[in-house]
Amino acid sequence: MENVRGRPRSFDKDDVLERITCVFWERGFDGATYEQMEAETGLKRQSLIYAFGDKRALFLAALQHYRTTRVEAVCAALASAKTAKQGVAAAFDIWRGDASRQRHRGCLLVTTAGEVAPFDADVAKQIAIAHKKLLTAFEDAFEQAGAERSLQRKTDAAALAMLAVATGDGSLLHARNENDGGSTQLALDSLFSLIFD
Amino acid sequence: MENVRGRPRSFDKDDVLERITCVFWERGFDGATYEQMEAETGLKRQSLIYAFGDKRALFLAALQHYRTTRVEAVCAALASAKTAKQGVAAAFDIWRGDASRQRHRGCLLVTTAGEVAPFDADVAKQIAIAHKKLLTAFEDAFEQAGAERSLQRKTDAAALAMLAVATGDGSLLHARNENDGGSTQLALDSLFSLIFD
DNA sequence: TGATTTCATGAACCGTTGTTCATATAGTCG
DNA sequence: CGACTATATGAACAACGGTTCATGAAATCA
Repeated sequence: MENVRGRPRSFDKDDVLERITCVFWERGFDGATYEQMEAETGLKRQSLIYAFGDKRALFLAALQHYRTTRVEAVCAALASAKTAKQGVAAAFDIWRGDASRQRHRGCLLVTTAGEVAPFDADVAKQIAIAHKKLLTAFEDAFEQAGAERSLQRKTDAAALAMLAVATGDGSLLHARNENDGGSTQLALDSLFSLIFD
Repeated sequence: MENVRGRPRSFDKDDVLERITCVFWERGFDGATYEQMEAETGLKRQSLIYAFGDKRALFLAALQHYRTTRVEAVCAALASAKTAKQGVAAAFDIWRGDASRQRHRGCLLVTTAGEVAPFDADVAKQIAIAHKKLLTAFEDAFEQAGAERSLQRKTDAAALAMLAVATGDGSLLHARNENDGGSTQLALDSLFSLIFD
C-alpha cells in the first residue's frame, strides 16, 4: 500500500504549484504576497509553507515548474516538428500565445526571476538551465534547417539561436508593457521571414 | 539675483539622481532601499525625500532621468550618423556597451520598470514614451536604409524596427542574467548581418 | 544682528509581511 | 477503539523598511 500514515493532503500539489507560479509570474517575487497566494489557491499560508517551504523555496519551486512546462514545450515543439522551419514556426507560435495572454504576460524566468538572479545563485541557475536548453534546441533546429536548405542563406546556427531567443524574450518583455497584444508579434514575424525566405 | 533665500542645497541634484538611478537599476523598485541610496549618495534618506519626494516619486524621477540620457543617446546615434547602416551600428554599439557593464546591466525601463508598470500608470507611461521614441528612430533609419539601398532586401521598416528593439532589449535582458558578458552580443551581430549584407 | 526660509538629520512611528507557535482535524496502524 | 502521524489553520510574533516629527544648521534679507 502506498498510502502513508497521517492526514492526507486535501489538495493536488501540482495544481497548487501552477497557481502559485501564476502569482509570481504576475507580481514578481517581492510583489507576491501570501495574501494573494491564499486568494489564488484557497489555502492558508501555513499550508503552503508546510508543503513547499518558505517564500524563497516556493519561488524556486515555481521557477522549476515553469521551466519544466513552458520552456520544455518550446523545446519539444522545435524537436518534434517535421521540418526545422515548421519547428521554429511552432516555437514562435507558442511565444505569440504567451505574449497575447491577458494576465501574467512575458516570461517568468527572464523577466521576473532576472530581478532576483543577481542576488540568488539558485535562481540564476534555473535561468541558466532554461536558457541553455532553449539555445541548444534552437541551434539544433537551425543546423537542421541548414541541412534542409530552407535558410535564406548560410549563417552560424549558434548565432542564429542566440538571436531567436533574444528576440523571443524581448517580445515577451514588451508584451508585458503593452495593452495591445498584437504589435510586438511583428518582431517575430519579421525575424522569421528574415531567416527563412 | 538668482540666489534664493534659505540654506543652499549641499549637493548637485542631477548627480544624486544619477546615483539613485543606478540603485534602482541594479536592485529594482522593491529591492532598492533607502539604506542603499544613503550609501550610494552619502546623503540621509530624509534629504532625498525632501528633495525628490517619496520612494515612488524618486523612482519616477530616476526613470525620466534614464530615458532622457540613455534612450535619447541611442536615438541620437541613429539620427546623427552619416548613413543609416552606420547609425544602426552605432546604436547597437551602445547596447553592447550597456550589456557588458559590470554593475546594473540590462535596461532599467523595460526590465525593472516592467515589473511595476502593470500596477502603476505613470511608470507604464514612461516605458511607452521611451519605447515609441526608440521605435520611430529605428523606423526612420530603416526607411533611410531602404533609400540608400543598403538593406539585404526590401522589408517593412516598422517591422524591422520592432525586431531591432525587441532583440536589443532581449540582449540587455540576457546580459543581466549572465556572467560572461560576451555571448549575448552574438544576437546583435547576427541580426545586423541579417538585415544588412 | 535678528528674522526668515530652506536644507540636513536624529529619532520615533507605524504598517506590511514573512515566519513561528499552538491547537484542531483527518486519516492509518495495531 | 486508542495511539500515532501528517495536514490545516487561528493567532501571535518579529522585523524590515518607508514615512513623519521635531530639532539643528546655513544661507539671505531688512
